[in-house]
Amino acid sequence: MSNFTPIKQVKASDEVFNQLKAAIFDSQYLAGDKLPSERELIETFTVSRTVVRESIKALEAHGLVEIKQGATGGAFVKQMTFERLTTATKDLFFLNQMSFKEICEARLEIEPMVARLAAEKCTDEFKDLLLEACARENDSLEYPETVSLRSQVHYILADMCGNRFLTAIDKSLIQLVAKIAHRIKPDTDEIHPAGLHDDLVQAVINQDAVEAEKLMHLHLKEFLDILQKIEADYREQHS
Amino acid sequence: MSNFTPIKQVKASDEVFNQLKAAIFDSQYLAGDKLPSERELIETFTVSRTVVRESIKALEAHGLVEIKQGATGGAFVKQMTFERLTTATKDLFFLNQMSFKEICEARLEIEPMVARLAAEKCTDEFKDLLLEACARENDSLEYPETVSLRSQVHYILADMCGNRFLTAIDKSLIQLVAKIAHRIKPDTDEIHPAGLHDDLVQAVINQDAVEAEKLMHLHLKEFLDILQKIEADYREQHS
DNA sequence: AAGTGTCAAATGTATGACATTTGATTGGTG
DNA sequence: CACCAATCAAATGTCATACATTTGACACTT
Repeated sequence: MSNFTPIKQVKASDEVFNQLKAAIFDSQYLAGDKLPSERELIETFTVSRTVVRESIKALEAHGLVEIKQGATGGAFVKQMTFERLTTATKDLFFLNQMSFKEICEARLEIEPMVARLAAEKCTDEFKDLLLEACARENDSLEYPETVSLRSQVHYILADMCGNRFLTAIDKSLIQLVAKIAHRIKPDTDEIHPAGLHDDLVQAVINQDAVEAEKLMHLHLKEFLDILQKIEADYREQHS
Repeated sequence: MSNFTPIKQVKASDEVFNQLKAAIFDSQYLAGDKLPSERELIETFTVSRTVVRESIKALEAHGLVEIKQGATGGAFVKQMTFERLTTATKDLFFLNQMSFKEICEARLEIEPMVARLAAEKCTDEFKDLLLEACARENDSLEYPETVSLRSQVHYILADMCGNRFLTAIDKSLIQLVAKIAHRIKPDTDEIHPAGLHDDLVQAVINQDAVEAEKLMHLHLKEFLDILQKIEADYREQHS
């Protein structure tokens, strides 16, 4: 019985990509640092420029670096954000791997939970932010602004929950719902008039976690049900 | 007041990437389909091969296509999976944008919720799967297999919850915790002996959603608390 | 029927040239 | 001295060509 193992012919560009990624993960390059220029990498890895460029391009696609042109340009390590979770979620939806119903259901589960956590961790600064956001829900009556104003409270609560993973997926869901709604362009005042968050925010400020969770669930159930009906009608008309 | 708008000098490779991506999103190419060969794309877009290759490479990095070499090779549209959510989560952790504590907290919130949903939607086939997984938790006593066996129930419940988004993020968290634990190589039987899921599974099978949620929370709290202590010790020793 | 060799189509890599972008330097001008 | 413009240089972006490698398909042999 021989101990031969299959030969895996790794592509040079993958190898370079992996080594650079490992270096970044290993903190040899921190956020903001510049990777060596293409010229230098060619010499370091003794590969062609084609390979180096493809590797760096892959790093960029993975959101690990940002490429800037010009004399002081190069590949700069990005502060890793939660953006990738959001884009991945969006892609899944637009490739029909996830239904609008599922997104709404998920949000209906996640966001009340987030509201509860937010209530538990409510600080004075956040109280001010929430009240201000509530007060401003009617600051504009023009279309895209209304949506932004009426969703502020949701984003603030997401930030308040104290867990960056939950913050990220919550924001992803909020943003995706908004994006889908945007295609339909419903009357914002009809489906989501101002003032809808007042009691919810009050509960959070009172640090009444149970009540906050309950009110968020109620609010979302109503809002998402309406939106889902509108979306279903819209799809029917456009098929 | 002129209506001039800023010129955005888009890179050719980005433009090609966007057009191809749009075509995939638009279902002009379905999963399994082959994109045109590099040669053809060069003619279609009238750009150099460099540009075409970088674009396709970017599509690959985004998980949208898979590139195969050889005579029948090319860029094949991938069945979009939830893998990207998982890798994004992993990257966030390994780039220190998310602590182990946060991952555990998130899991402690998400998974009981998933267990509740699973209980509500429990079908006969899933009952069999769960019971079988429970029965097999002691099938092996060798290290990597024990972990796999003891986590089966969690994966099955994730699949049962009926919401692909929740399934995906739950599995991501389970997998990440496993991966982190793997670095420490704790004694599986000590931190997670067999049979720990028996009453939880029973609750799910009885479709007792409230009980399932409660038991999952209890189970995870205990398990993750221990693991976090071990992990903290491990980090202290290795710093 | 099974294995072997050859071919062709596709991607992978190397190289060299030129284009473009963009901050930094320089130098002139008020 | 301050400011503006021209120039420069370093880096990425693109093009073109040649060759290497991979891999399934096909024909050919045994």
